[in-house]
Amino acid sequence: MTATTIKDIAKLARVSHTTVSRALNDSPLINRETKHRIREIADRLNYSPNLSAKSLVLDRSYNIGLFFSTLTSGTSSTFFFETVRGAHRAIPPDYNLVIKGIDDYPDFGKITNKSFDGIILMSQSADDQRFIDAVTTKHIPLVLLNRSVDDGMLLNILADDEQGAYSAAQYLARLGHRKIAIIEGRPGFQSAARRKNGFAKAMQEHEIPLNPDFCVAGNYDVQSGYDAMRRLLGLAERPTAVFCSNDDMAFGAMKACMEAGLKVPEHISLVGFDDNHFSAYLTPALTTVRRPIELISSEGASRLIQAIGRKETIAETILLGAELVIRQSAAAPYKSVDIMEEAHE
Amino acid sequence: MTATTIKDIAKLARVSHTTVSRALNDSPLINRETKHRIREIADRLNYSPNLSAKSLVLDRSYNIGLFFSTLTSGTSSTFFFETVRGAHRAIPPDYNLVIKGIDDYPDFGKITNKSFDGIILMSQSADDQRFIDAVTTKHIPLVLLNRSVDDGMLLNILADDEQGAYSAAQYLARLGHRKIAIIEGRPGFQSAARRKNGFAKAMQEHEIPLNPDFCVAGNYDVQSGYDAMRRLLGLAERPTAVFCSNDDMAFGAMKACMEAGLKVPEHISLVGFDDNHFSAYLTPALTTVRRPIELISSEGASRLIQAIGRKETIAETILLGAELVIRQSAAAPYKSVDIMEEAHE
DNA sequence: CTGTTAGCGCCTTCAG
DNA sequence: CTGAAGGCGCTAACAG
Repeated sequence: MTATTIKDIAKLARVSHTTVSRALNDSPLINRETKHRIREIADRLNYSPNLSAKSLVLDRSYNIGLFFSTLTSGTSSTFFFETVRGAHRAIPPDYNLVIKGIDDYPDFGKITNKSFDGIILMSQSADDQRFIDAVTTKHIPLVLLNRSVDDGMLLNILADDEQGAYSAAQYLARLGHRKIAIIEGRPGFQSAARRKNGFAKAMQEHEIPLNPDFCVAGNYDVQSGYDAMRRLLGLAERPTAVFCSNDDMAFGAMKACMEAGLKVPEHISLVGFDDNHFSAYLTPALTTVRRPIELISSEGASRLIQAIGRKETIAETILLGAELVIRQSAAAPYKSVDIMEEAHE
Repeated sequence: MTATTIKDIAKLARVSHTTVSRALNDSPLINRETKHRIREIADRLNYSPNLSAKSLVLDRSYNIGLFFSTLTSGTSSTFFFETVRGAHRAIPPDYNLVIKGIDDYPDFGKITNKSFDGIILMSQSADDQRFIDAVTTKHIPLVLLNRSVDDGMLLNILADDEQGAYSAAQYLARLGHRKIAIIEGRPGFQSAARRKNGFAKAMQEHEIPLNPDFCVAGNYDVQSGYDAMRRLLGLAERPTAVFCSNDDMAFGAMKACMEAGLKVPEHISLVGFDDNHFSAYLTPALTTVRRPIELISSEGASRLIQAIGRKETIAETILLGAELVIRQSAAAPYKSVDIMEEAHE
């Protein structure tokens, strides 16, 4: 009933347990035949090494931690799924992909280089800094996804949010819109700031002043997009186009438009950010910016694995392109008289 | 630079490492004062136990495996997210929640009671049976989510798919529909079969014959819902209502309706299954069946933890209710003449 | 090529 | 209440 160990195999093979260990680890020191014989016995006994013992002596846990700022809120399901899948794909099967929220820990004492061989942090905001510090001072290999931090010697991988938002806003401007609003991302999230920057930059280049009424708060979830759009629609002078800082909020925004009897894109243009699984299936299909989340995650994971193997730290910031995907939710503006007329019946 | 161990603490406290071990584990054998003194030293040194060593001697890995049939396809993001979040919530922070796909493993030799203290299986189809057998023969505590298997002594937790689908179909029938179609779930998935059963039962009770043309294949993803609906719309005699076996497919189906110029629910009624995050934000808001995925998962996880603690197996099947959520995508049917007229211009 | 010995960090008898 | 000794399963010198 107790699991078979190398000693059991050693007895049957009439060799020492050391020889068994070496044979099973394919050491060149061992005779081909003995090796073969030992392996057959091991197979027959369904031997599988005790990872805890191995970990103890090799000083590796085989755990890769995938940390989110929190798992309880503020993470959208598509984002989460793609992140996990990307990491999972890049990690060798003998590693454990361990999902954690930073807020699981009252303090970071339990996070040691014994408990994680490496850590992937899908970081949202600067609040994660304490965690990053704890991890780096313990010399645990770390990659930072989705956010860049310049001060340190870290590997950062993220989408070019600013460029992506810039393209989206520029697209709206080129379509002829002048009254362009933005529904912003979650306050404090670096991605939110970067997207707003890109948006502002495009406005500036097209000499469109940034109307404070047209910059409304959101927090990346569907409901917040809905609420924000209602605020926008309540304005005396409505925008003719809205850049939503992510697709979830664009969904909510579209809902609000529909409820108000506005047609998208005839009465109002909408663009999103992320290009999640559902965007193409909305009616109208959502024009948005594709963010390669799964790629960011898998790239980060494989670099981490490399870094662990080579025992060296890499400090670099990798910006992955975010491209505009043109679909049906944005078009040239109606004249505003038309809008007011129809919308107010 | 090497981590502090109980021996380091022992030296400073001028006691044996045994005493330190006991003190840190709050053994009643140790004097209050010594205990206190030792703990302070431990704190000061930022001591954190080496889990591998602990695992080795205690014969526990502190790993809880959360297995999906596969991570590469066939799992929707909302489903995945809610599952992980439910399990995460129920698992004590000193455990590792390890995400795995069954198809990560060529064989199950590496899955031992040393590598996982317990396993949660989010099971889709009967193909998982080999995995289940492997796990149970190794006496690793297991809970099976989302699917029931009767032969064994297992803990099964799942939504009442049949009842849920029944309510949805009954609702459509009571609305006055007679031409009701079903877009089926992924072939081979138990949930798909159960939902179809519930649907069929409702049809039978309302004396509506099951038209084979009205039973179209799907595989739970958005695109398959779209494709299926297009097939339905190509029929000489179109259905007036469609039960989609999950929300993702309902999204796709709605898209196909819109493209065909049909209004939902005026021309055609749609209901889904799952009640995912976006359903309420569709236009029209999706009438669907709420499936408590996160609850299933957290319930499973906490039962597993209990079972591990008590070292006993619990065999039980728990069916969690799935309730109809009435929103706007289903209504009483038009007369078919109207539909033909408008749809064909 | 193989065996002996030692030790990873921790917990658990068994003595005192 | 505390300490000494032993061992969990495995790998790594060091000898032969």
